Amino acid sequence: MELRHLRYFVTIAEEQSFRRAAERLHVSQSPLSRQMKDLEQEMGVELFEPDGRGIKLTAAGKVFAERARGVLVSVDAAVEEAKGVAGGRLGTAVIGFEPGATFTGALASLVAAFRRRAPRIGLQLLAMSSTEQWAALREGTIAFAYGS
Amino acid sequence: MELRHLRYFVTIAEEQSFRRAAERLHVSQSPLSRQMKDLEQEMGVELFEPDGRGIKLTAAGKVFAERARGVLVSVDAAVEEAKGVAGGRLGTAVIGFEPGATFTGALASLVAAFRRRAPRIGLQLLAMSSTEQWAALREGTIAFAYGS
DNA sequence: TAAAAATACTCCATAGGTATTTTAT
DNA sequence: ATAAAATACCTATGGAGTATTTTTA
Repeated sequence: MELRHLRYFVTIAEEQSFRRAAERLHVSQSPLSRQMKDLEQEMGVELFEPDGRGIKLTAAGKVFAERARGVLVSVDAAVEEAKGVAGGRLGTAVIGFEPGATFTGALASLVAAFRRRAPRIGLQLLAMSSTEQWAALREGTIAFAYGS
Repeated sequence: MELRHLRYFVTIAEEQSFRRAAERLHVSQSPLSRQMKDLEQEMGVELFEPDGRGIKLTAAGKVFAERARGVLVSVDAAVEEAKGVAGGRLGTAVIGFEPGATFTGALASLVAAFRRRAPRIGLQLLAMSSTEQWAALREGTIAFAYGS
């Protein structure tokens, strides 16, 4: 089973018609028949039944259509989320910081400002010495270092 | 994008290696490289980065792996649910019943017994006359009729 | 008879295989 | 020198198109 099967199936379910679905999908009607036959065979479930001169969904077809639509939405959401992380608009930034009263006070206001500017970026603070910070920066364990 | 891309990607993410994933998937390593390249290009997101003589996931790759695994689980669940409905182990049965004190009392205990025997089948009761029941049965609006 | 889906067939795009090259230890 | 992924090239499976046949109002 591939996403193509689900995309085709959802469109046919929405249109209640192979012919109209074929138009919307910019493919001819024949491959739709074939793919749906393959899908039904692989699932071992009848999704369509004849209705007049067209078709309609079986009970199983109806629930599968809902779930399939959900899957397609999840795929889109997954891609958007990955894009967000890649583009730095989403995710978590790990900051290594050197403990110390003066430093920590100033850091707190920096963190607050960052939260305002980038509310969708989580922040994680790790206490470490400035020498550890250099190593952590090199390894990629932390994205920012705050210290002397 | 097809489920194949997600299946391959999830396996590579789990194995942290194209070679080992290829073994598990019973395909050679070359198509995996190609498919992942295609996937990254289509998404416009780098999912892998070189790590020593192998590869590792980028931050975007990590979140996408989680989501992709979720998608694959959803697909399986959708199929199982459709099978359940098709096999009559899941779903909703609509019953047309003729109102009337004696009937309804006996119906209530039938419903209770059915609930015990088939707890995953929902029941919906529609009040209608016995003549309406015949029509509804023929149309498939109801699965059972209870009346005189 | 008309309108929709199923079927038969043909074609070609691309998934997958083999062999080789590149990269890093 | 070795181990892993990327690349080049080839093959063949199967997705999509056209034409035709069923099916049913």
